Amino acid sequence: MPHQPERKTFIQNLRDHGQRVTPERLALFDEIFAQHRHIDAEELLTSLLAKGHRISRATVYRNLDLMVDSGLVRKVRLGQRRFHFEHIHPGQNHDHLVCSECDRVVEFVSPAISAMQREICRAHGFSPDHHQFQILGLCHDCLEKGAVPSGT
Amino acid sequence: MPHQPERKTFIQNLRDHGQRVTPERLALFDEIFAQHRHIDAEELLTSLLAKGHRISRATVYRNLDLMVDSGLVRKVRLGQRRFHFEHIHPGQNHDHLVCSECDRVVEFVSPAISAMQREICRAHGFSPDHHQFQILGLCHDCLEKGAVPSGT
DNA sequence: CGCCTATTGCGACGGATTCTCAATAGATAA
DNA sequence: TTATCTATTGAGAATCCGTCGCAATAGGCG
Ligand SMILES: [Mn+2]
Ligand SMILES: [Mn+2]
Ligand SMILES: [Zn+2]
Ligand SMILES: [Zn+2]
Repeated sequence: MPHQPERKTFIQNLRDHGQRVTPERLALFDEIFAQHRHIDAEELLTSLLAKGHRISRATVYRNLDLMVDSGLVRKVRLGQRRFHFEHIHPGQNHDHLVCSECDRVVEFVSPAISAMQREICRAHGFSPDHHQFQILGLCHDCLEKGAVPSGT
Repeated sequence: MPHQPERKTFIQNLRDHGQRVTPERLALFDEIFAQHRHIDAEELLTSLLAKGHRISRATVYRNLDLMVDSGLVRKVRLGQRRFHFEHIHPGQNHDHLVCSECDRVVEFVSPAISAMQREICRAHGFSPDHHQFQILGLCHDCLEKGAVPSGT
C-alpha cells in the first residue's frame, strides 16, 4: 500500500464530517490511488468488480464526487464525453495534452499558469477555485505516422 | 447582415468540399453570427423555430459540427453538461471565466497562452490544434452577495 | 447489544447527443 | 429545363453518461 498517508487522510476526512468508513469507499479509494493513469467511473467499477468487490455504479459515482470535494481526487474532461479521475499529487499541478488521433494523454507541469490565472482573476474581480486546461492536437507518434494536423 | 464576408466564406467552404448550400445551413449560420453570446444547440433550435424556420434538432447538431470543422465556430464546454457555441472572431482569441454560483461567463483575452501553448507543445513534440481553458470560480457579484469560495 | 441514520444497490429516470432510414431536394450535365 | 445522382433532411428511436428514489443494509455510538 504505497498510499498509506493519503488513505489515513481520507479516513480522517470522513470521520471529521460524520461520514462513515465503508468497505466500498476504501476499495474505491485504493483503486484510484493504485492506478497511475486517468480512469473513468465505468473502468473503476469494472476493475473493482473484477477484483471481487461488491459495489454498484451509483456508489462509484457518489463517492468519486465525495473524493473530489475532499480534495484528494481531480475530475477532468479529457475527451468530449465522460469525465476521468486521477488522484492528486500535492504540490505538483499539471495539465494535459490530448492527442485527438490516438487519445494518448501527456501531462505537463505549468508553473506559469497559476500566476496567469491569479492575474486574470484579479483584473476581473473573480475568485478562482480551479481551472480546466487541455491542449488538443496530435502527439509525436501520430504525426510521424502521417496523421493530418487539424481540419481534414 | 453584418457578417456577409463570413457568410461567403462559409458558402465557399461548402462548395469546395462538394457539400450543399441548404436553407437550413444558412439559417443556422445566420443565427449563430447574429448572436453575440454563448449559445447551445437547444437554444439555437428554439430560436430558429420561433423565427419560422423549419429545421430539426439533428440538423442543428450535424451542422454545428460542420461549422466547427470548417473553423468558423468554436465549441466550448462552459458548464458541466452541454456544449456552447460561439462564432470565431479571427485574430482575437479569448478564454472564459465561469462563475459556479450564477453561471455568468466572462471572456478574457490571453496573449500569453498562445506562446505558452506553443512552447509546451514544442517541448513534447505535440502539434497543437486548439485548446480549452476555463477558470471556474466566483464572480465579483456573487462574492459580494456572500457566496463561499470553494468546498462547502 | 441496540438504536439511529448514513450509505448502499437496484432499477428507473434524465438530459444531451447521435443514429437510422426513408423522403426530399441541391447540383450537375445534357 | 429536365433527368439523374446522391447529399441532406426530419422524425423518432437509441445511446451514452450519469443521477435519483427508495427500501434494505450496516457503520458508529452509547
Ligand atoms: Mn493528469
Ligand atoms: Mn467566448
Ligand atoms: Zn496520438
Ligand atoms: Zn456569479
